[in-house]
Amino acid sequence: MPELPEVEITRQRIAPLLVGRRIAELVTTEPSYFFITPPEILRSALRGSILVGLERRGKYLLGSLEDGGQLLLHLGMTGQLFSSRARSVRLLTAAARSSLAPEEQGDFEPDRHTHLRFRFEDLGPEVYFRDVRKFGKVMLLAPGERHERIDRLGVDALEITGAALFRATRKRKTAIKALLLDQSVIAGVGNIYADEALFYAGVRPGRRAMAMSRKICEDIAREIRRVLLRSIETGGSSISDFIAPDGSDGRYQDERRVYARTGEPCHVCRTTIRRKLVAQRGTHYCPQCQS
DNA sequence: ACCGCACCCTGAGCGC
DNA sequence: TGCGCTCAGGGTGCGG
Repeated sequence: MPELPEVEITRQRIAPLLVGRRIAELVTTEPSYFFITPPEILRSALRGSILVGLERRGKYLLGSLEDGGQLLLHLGMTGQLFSSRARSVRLLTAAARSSLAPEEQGDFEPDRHTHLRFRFEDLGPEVYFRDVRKFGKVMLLAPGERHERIDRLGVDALEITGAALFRATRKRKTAIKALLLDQSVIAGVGNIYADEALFYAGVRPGRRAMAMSRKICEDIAREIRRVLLRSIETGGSSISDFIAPDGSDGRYQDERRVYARTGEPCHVCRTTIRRKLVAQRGTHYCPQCQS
């Protein structure tokens, strides 16, 4: 689900509910692939503590604790971090959706996919982390403890420059799209925004990275920054599961040029948008506009 | 060092 | 209704 814009929207809008409120209790599901730190450790460590800040690194969220420790969250493919006051059809299975009209929904009730439930001493709105596929992650870092994956992240995608991208593409035989998805090169780009940025830059996703000229790298870097900023402006992409923490949808999906538009006409030239596999990911492009 | 691939998990949507 | 298949915005670890 979430790439840089969705993670950033989540950070901005969940921070007021998560930061500065003393945690009374953390309710969790059973140990699973989702928990890097075992749930019982999380529960005892977070009871009575306060998050004093929440920042984003690529697609990771990092909460700071009073003692200098950090709470690391990753939304994976289907992670949702939201208020207990949120209501959205995206929080329901298809079966539940059909039996319940949106106007009939009450506030969200935690289900078996709700792996974290923050309850606060002020008894105000709770914060939930729900993740159907469990590709998301939660981990507690002790004060001073490093996390290898975070340390290895490349430049944040909002700050990628043509020069940096050009350097990264040298001697890389892999597809340019695969390079854009490599978080150790650029942190935050995922499948949607890689396809969208390459469309605007006029570059076929399967072309080899090392074949990109300096000028093309400038174009790609500029389009990555522009597309991500525009998506943040519009609240992110709600294509399948993403909702903002208040339950509202983003609107960037309405501005998509290629992603998941297979068989539809290109908005620029009317040529049919094609789909193929690049780097084992569904990849969408206009055969006329991109070369 | 780099590359492609299998795998982690659950659900939706399709054709039959 | 159900079965079997493909697909899904994430990342990791392995062998070649």
